[in-house]
Amino acid sequence: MEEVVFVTPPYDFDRVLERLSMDPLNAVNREARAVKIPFYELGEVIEVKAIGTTKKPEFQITYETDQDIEKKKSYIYDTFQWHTPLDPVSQHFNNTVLKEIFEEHKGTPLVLEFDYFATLIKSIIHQQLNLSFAHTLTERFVQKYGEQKNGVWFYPRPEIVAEIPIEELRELQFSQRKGEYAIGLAKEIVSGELDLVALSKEADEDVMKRLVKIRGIGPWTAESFLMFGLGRPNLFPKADMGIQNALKILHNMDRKPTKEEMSEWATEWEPYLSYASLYLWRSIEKQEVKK
DNA sequence: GACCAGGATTGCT
DNA sequence: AGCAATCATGGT
Repeated sequence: MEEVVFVTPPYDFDRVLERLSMDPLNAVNREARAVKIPFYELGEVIEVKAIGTTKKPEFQITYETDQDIEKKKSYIYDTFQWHTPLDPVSQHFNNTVLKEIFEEHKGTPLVLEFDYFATLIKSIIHQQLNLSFAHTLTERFVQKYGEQKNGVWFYPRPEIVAEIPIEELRELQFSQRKGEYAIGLAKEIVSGELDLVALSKEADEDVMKRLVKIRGIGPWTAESFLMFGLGRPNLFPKADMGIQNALKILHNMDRKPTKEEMSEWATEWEPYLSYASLYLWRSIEKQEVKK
């Protein structure tokens, strides 16, 4: 079943696809301006295809079945943040030092990860690694323990990850600790000790407090979950290298900014700190190799 | 060969 | 409370 939806402009889907294509596990087709998305709840694949422009965003959604259409539609709206008009966000930064960056990346939305558990696993794997090796490691992990359906990779469920022998992860070149973190997290979910769906309804601070208790999850990973897992709009990962480097370059400094300086600048960016962070990351992303 | 990656934990002052 | 060592490997 198919349907067409209209979104408030600006919304630059080609940039979204460019970004998604950095992760080899995503099923992106930039020629066709389409991406296939896993819907974990039903184990179904949904295709989203741009048929409009940044100024007139229009999409065709194709579902595998016509079961639970409203639920699936709401998942897609959420994932691509189609209910969040970007102009008001951008205007909030009009009189700030971020104005040019928001101009440059006009229409860039916050796109969410596809599943709560997968988000945390992915973040743990990415901790302290360069993006290219992190992607390699994630790819090995998902291809060994996950499932591919209709051309789309699904991360393994906690029940699977909880039972992985640590030696197998070491063979994939996980560090001992990364392996322990991933398996430990899965076990907490399987035992019912950690309920991510319940947690997703709580306030930022409470989510932080709960997640940081888990071994292997520190402030960076918890904030990342809030932003890219839950789509919370007002997070500012001050400890993040990328953010620090972006601010260093933006302010033409010869050192990284201090936490105090960052807090000071951030006050006028509220309540859209997540967008400030997102656009700062984009501002230092390398020009991508031509396909 | 050093040093850093979109960090977190552990053990030591 | 705050610091340094540790972790695996790839990129620069």
